[in-house]
Amino acid sequence: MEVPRVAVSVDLVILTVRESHLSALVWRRHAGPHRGLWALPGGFIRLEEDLPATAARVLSERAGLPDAPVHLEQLRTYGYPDRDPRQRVVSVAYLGLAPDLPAPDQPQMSWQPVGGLTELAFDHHHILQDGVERARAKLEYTSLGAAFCRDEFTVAELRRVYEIVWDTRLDPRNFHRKVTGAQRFLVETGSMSSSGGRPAQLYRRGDADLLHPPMLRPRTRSAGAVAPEIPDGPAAVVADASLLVGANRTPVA
Amino acid sequence: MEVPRVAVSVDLVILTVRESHLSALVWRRHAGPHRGLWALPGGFIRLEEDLPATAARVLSERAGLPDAPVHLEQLRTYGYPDRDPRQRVVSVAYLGLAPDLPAPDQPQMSWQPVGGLTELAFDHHHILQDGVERARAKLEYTSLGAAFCRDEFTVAELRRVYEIVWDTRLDPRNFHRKVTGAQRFLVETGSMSSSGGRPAQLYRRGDADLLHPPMLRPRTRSAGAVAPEIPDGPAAVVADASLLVGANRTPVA
DNA sequence: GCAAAAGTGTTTCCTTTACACCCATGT
DNA sequence: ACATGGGTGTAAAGGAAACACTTTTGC
Repeated sequence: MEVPRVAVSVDLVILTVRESHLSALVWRRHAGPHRGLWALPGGFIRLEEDLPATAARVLSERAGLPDAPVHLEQLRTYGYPDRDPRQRVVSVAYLGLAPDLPAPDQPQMSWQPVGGLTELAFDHHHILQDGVERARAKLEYTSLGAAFCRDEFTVAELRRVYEIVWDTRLDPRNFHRKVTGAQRFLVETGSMSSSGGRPAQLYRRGDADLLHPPMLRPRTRSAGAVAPEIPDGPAAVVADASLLVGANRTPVA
Repeated sequence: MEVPRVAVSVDLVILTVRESHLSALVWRRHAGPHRGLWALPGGFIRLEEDLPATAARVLSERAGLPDAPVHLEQLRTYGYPDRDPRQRVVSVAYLGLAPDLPAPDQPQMSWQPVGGLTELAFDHHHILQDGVERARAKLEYTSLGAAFCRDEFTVAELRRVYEIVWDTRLDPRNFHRKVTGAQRFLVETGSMSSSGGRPAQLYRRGDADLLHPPMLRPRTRSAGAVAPEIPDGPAAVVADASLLVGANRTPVA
C-alpha cells in the first residue's frame, strides 16, 4: 500500500508581554500566497531532526531569538488539507513564552499585539488563538506566568503579566499573598527594586511547575468563544478544540 | 530547497472504564517490528483527508468502533526520528473516551487495563501515558467524565468513573452534591434506575463543557502509598448485558 | 508633608470536607 | 425487619474576595 508523504513544518506562537500588551512574534510576507499578511515564524523539519529540535532551530534561526530564555511547549497540530494552497503541509505548532526581549536578530520579525492580529496568513490566526488561550489557561494552574518575566522580578511585575494576559484587574494584596504563599513558586533573591513607591522584594522562579490550588481567572464574561464547525466522521464526536477551550460537544448520531 | 516529506499517521488512545479498570483499546502485533507486543490502533493519513477525519476513520475501520459515541480530541504529536525503525513517521495522537462498549468489530482488538500495559510497541507506552494523564486532568475541570458513561447513567455510575480513573475514593454524598449542583453538567431524564438499594435518578449529559469551579482530585497521597481498594460495581454481568442490548441497536439509516 | 507603591491584618463569603441522618427499594 | 445504596442536612475547616491600614521609598 502506498503511504502518502507530506511536508511537516513547525510553526511558533511566541508570546511576550510588552508595553501593556500581550504580543506575538510575526513577520510580514513579501511573496507567495497571502502576500502582505503577517505570518508566524515556521520551518520544515529535517529528516534526522526531532520536533523540539526543529522548534528550537526555528526559534533561533528564523525567529531570530538564538539565546533567549523562551519556554517552549508543543501546542497542537494542524493538518487540514488545503491550509497551504501550494502543497499539503501538516504543521506542528509550538507555544513559546518569553520575557520582554530586545529586538530579534532577524530584522523582519516584529512583536505585534495579538489584539491587532486579526488577519494572518494561512490558518495562523487559528493557531495564534489556540496559543493565546493555552497561555491564559496555564497561568491558572501552573507557575508559567514567571516565564513572561525577566530573571529577577517583583510580585507587581508578575501581577501585571497576569492582568495583561487575562485582560482583567487583580487585587494587588490578594495576589501578593497568593503567589508568595504558594510552595516553591517564587524564591526571594534578597535584593530590592525601587520604582516610585516602596521598594519591592525581587524574586526568581522557583522549581514548582504546578500551582496548587490554582488561581482561577474571573469568569464573569459569558462564553464568547465560538468553536469552529468540525466536519465529523462516521459517528464519533471529534472535538478538535484544544484543552479548556469553549464549546466542543456535538450530539452523537 | 528540498523539503523532506514524511509519513504522517494518526494513533488512537481509546479509553473506557470496564470491570473496575481503566482500559485502552489495543491489538497484538503479529509481524514487523515489536512483533508480539500490544500496539495502539493507528493508520496513515490520506492525501485529501483532514486529521479528525483520519481519526474517525481509524476508529471506525481499524479499531472496529464504527458507530460508537466516542469523544475524540487531539492529544499531541510524536515525531522522534527513530520512533519507527522502518521509516520516519510523525504521528498525531488522538484521545478517545468511550463508554463500556460491546466488543469491537475487529476481533483482534481488545480492551486491556492500562495498568497492565507496561510494554507496548514503538513509543506507544509514552503516548498511552500522556492520554491517561490528559483524561485524569480533564475530569477535574470539564464534564468529560460523562463520556465514559452510557447515554443514561446514575450519579453513582459517574462517581465510579471518577474513582477508577483517579484511583481514589470519593465521598458519595459530596460528589452527588457537586455534580448535580454544577450548571448544565447533568440533565435529569425523569426515569429511575434500580439496583439493590433505593432507585437512583437517571441523568444525561448536559451541554456544559467546563466544570466551574473544578473538582480537584485528591493530591495528598504520596507516590508509593497504597491505593484504597475500590470494590467492584453491582452485578457487573447484568449491567454489561443490558448495555449490550442497548448499544447493539442498528444505526438508523 | 505628600503621593505612590509594597505589604499585612481582618472580616466576610463561599466551597469543600466530614459525617449524622433519613429515604426508597429488594429480599 | 433489615440490608443496600440514594440522597439531604449541617457544622467545621480552608481558601478567596474585599478592603482598612501600615510601611517605605521619591519628590
